[in-house]
Amino acid sequence: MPQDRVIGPGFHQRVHAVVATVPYGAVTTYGDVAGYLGSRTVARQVGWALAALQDPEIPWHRVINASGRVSFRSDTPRASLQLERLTGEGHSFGPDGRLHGFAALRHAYSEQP
DNA sequence: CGTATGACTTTTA
DNA sequence: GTAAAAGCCATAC
Repeated sequence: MPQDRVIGPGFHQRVHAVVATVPYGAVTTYGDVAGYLGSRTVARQVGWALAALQDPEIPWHRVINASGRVSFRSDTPRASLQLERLTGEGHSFGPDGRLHGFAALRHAYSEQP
């Protein structure tokens, strides 16, 4: 079972920091976060890290997949929570669950090694 | 140390 | 536009 503590292994904290930098009203993708951390190949690990963190102070709901949709199934409580939070921030979703204006709302990270 | 899993992405059809 | 397969890497056991 996952251990507690916010400051676990390096990867978790890195994801934590990156997601925390996403401003209100903006969104990002796993690939973007992963790319910011170093390689886009770690996109899965980003999601894994968020799932393991479960930190209420982390705006994980602003992180969606490259398709502009929530990665969870439509009947999962997490998906409902994410959609609910995003909607609360003024976002809107299409009939397919796609975020409206996703490309424009996507947060652009700085070129930081 | 090897195997299994996963909140993904990209390419090809 | 969707569907299927391959790739990649961290964590768990």
